Amino acid sequence: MPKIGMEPLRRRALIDAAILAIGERGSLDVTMSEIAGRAGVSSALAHHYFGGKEDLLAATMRHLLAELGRDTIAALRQSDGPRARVSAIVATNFSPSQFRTETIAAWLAFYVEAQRSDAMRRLLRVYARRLHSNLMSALVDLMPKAEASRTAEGIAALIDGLYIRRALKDGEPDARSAINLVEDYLAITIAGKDQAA
Amino acid sequence: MPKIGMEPLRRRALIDAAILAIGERGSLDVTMSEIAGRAGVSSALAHHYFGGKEDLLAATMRHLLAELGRDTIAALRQSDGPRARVSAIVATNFSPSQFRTETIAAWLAFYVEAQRSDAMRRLLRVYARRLHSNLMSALVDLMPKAEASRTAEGIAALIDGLYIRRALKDGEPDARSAINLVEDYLAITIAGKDQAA
Amino acid sequence: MPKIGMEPLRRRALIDAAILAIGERGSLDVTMSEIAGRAGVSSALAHHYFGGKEDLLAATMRHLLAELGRDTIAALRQSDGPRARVSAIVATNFSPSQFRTETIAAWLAFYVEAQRSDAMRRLLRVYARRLHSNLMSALVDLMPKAEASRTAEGIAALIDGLYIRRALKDGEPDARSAINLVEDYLAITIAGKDQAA
Amino acid sequence: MPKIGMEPLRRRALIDAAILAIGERGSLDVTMSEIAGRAGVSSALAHHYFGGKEDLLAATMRHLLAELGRDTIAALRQSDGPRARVSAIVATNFSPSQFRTETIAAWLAFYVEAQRSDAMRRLLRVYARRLHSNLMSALVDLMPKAEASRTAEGIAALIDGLYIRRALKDGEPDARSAINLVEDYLAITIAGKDQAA
DNA sequence: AATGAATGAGCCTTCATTCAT
DNA sequence: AATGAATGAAGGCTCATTCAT
Repeated sequence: MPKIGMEPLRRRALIDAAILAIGERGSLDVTMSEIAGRAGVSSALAHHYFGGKEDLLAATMRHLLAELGRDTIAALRQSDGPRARVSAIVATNFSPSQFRTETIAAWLAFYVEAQRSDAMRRLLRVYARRLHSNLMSALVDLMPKAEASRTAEGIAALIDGLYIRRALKDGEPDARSAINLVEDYLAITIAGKDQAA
Repeated sequence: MPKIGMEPLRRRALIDAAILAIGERGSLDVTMSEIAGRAGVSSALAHHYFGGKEDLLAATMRHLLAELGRDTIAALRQSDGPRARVSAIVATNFSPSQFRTETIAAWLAFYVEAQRSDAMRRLLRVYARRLHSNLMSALVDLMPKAEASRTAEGIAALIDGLYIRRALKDGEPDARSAINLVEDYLAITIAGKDQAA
Repeated sequence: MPKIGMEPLRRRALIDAAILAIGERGSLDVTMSEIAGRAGVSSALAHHYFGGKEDLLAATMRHLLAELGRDTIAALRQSDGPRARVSAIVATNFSPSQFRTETIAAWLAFYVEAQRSDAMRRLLRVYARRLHSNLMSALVDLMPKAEASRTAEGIAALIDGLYIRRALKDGEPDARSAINLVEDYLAITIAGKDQAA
Repeated sequence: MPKIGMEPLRRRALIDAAILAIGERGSLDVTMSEIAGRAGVSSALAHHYFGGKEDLLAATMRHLLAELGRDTIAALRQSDGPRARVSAIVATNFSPSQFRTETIAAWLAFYVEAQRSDAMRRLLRVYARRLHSNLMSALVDLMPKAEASRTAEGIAALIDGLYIRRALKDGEPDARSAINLVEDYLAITIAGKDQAA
């Protein structure tokens, strides 16, 4: 019996395998064969579905981005008020499904790859812009636009910085303290404004 | 032409070439031949002096670390008072000799490599610890120790975050606004403490 | 052309090519490319099927050993009585399929390699033990056990000695006189015992 | 002060180092640098004195041959009668200065090399001829010439065979039992002739 | 839909050898 | 007499990619 509709399953399996492989190796320097092997298929099939390594990696990055996007939207939906929405965004970035050893490793690997590959850079810029605009849409209700923009920039830098610094550490990622750090930053920023006023 | 005492010159030239190559490619995925070529020697000589690619890269990372260390020490010497010393540390990390496109790219590439290589991880941890202790030695004069530690953590995360985010951007790095962001964080943190007091 | 089930064919072709190449060069110092080329495939394929040079060489040695083993068993089957069986063993070692220029050269090359490689040494020891036990099982019917053991040792040394000395000569190997030498040794040994009795 | 007359010292040191290195590695596959290093000089000097690797190896082989030759002559001088002279020749080949792990290994390595290099083959043939003629000059007094020739051939094969088989074994070489084996061969050969007569 | 077969290109590494001093 | 400096050439190995089935 001819297997029909395997394509989406295979694509997904390959992407998952790629994330896992990249996460474990901590680098994009994984072979197509290894990824395919983990997905239980031949490397030829990976080429068949994605065209090439570059494309598979791009699809993987897109997948990671999409997941973060979905998580963020879901979190925002359950949040009331600008302050809560900022917290939701932050929390999402450090949620158990994002702030995991492999995901962090993969994320960083893609960041570095972005320095080489235009396609990757474009993808990561989408993420950066989205994060910024999400933060802004909440922060503008809490402070003047110019301040909001700089605060958004600071939060984004903190998030990325906490991710990258995580790479030096052993053991499980500590989302709690990471979130606290960002929340503190946010709190004193808002407090500082109030005080000035 | 002198035919003796070439070793230090060659080592230096090769390390410089490595930084350049890594910086341009934005990844450690550069060939020994390319590095050697840039240094004006054969790849065999690079192996002769460093033993292998791994070792050359480690030496390169060490060089970067040492440079940053020297710059930091120099900056600290010219600074009076704890507040100024924190600023000096921050400024050094974004000084023209550090916050350059290639250096940033190399730095990130090494960070990612640290996820794989124990040797690299060890080196970067040295840097992280040094930064932390430098910051602490100044911050403890400005706030309680616990606060100081968290602030140091925040500053470090901001620095690394600004570095990594820089990788997504085109054009020349904007040290000014990066420094401002960190200084602001510092200012409101200190202000917050004062206000609470 | 069949595109499946190539593996055994290729393995065999590569092993044959290895024997030929080693035999001609008279040393294991042959390149994977040369072996692969003789087998009509790329060196990458040789690596694909064998993993590496070391493994290909080990497989080749194993092949040589297995062939000799098969020949010996076949010869023993057609032999009646202990005396005839010893002769069969000796004859097999100098049979046209074994005592050929390339095979001799390969054999010696492996012997030398055994001084370095544990894997090779283990393989050659298997051969040595097998030869000894084959000889013993016949010789014990012709003389006391202690004598038999020393005679087996002598025959084995003669065989190997005739092989190695063959390497110094030009022209075709002369199996006839080699066999005669060993047979003579055997004859006078047995005669000596009889006489003593 | 200009060092004068260093040449013979250096040559000797290099040859000794070569024997040692080859013996340990069990193969001619040693680098010029290693040999030179063991001799306490630069590899450039080794080239200066010998011209190239090939030449150094040939000189080393020649040295081994010369040593064996001297030992044999000395042993023959102290021997009375044809029977004793044969024994002296055999004993020399298994004397402590010849039948040592490294020397055996080197010897075999050269044998294999002889399959490739004409120069080596020529050298080893000299040794073979000399051994044969030494044996003959004694054996002709013990048996008819034709018998003597075959016996010499047998002894030579046994010696080489015992050397090569030694390569498979661990621990110290057992000269005693090797000599016994050859002496036995000789004894029964002579006895056989007498008996037939 | 899927894969075994196969390869070209490229990289790291080693090493004998040369040369200027 | 002796060496540090330097390289060309070559080999083992890996891997993305293609193709016929």
